[in-house]
Amino acid sequence: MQYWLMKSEPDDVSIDDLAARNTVGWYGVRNYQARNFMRDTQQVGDGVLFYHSSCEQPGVAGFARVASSSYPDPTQFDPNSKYFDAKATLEKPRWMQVDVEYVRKTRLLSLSEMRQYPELAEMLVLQKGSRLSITPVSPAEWRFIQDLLA
DNA sequence: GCCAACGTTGGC
DNA sequence: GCCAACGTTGGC
Repeated sequence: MQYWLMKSEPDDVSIDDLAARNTVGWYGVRNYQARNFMRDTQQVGDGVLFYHSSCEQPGVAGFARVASSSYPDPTQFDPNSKYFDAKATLEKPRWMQVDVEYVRKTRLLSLSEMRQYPELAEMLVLQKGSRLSITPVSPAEWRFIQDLLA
């Protein structure tokens, strides 16, 4: 059982979209490190901080959980998708995704607020130059944020 | 829109 | 295998 922070652009899938749909496939990851986390490390039941990125108010918007093991991201096979990958085949898919299930919407814990807590200073998402869309969260960080957003 | 930081590509 | 060029991310 581990904890994660997963970035989503709310224009694409917001916490409200997740709440409405209950479960979404985490399509569109095109970074090997993030893919490997989904493929090799994430397990059903893992806790997820649902993070809004590339938007007016970046920050944690709610809680979710990993709801499936990994399987091929269908957008890699779709020539009409912006995530299409000509080098991916059905036999040898390149990109994987997991399903993510809604747990709870919270107030927005903004990036700027997160930076104010020494308890969160080591979070990977706060490190300079960090762009990875899926990052592990320590149990202590998870507990701290859960208490903050209780 | 800017741009720092980082990842990927491809020529050699 | 190196590394310059290029593309992407994502906060501001």
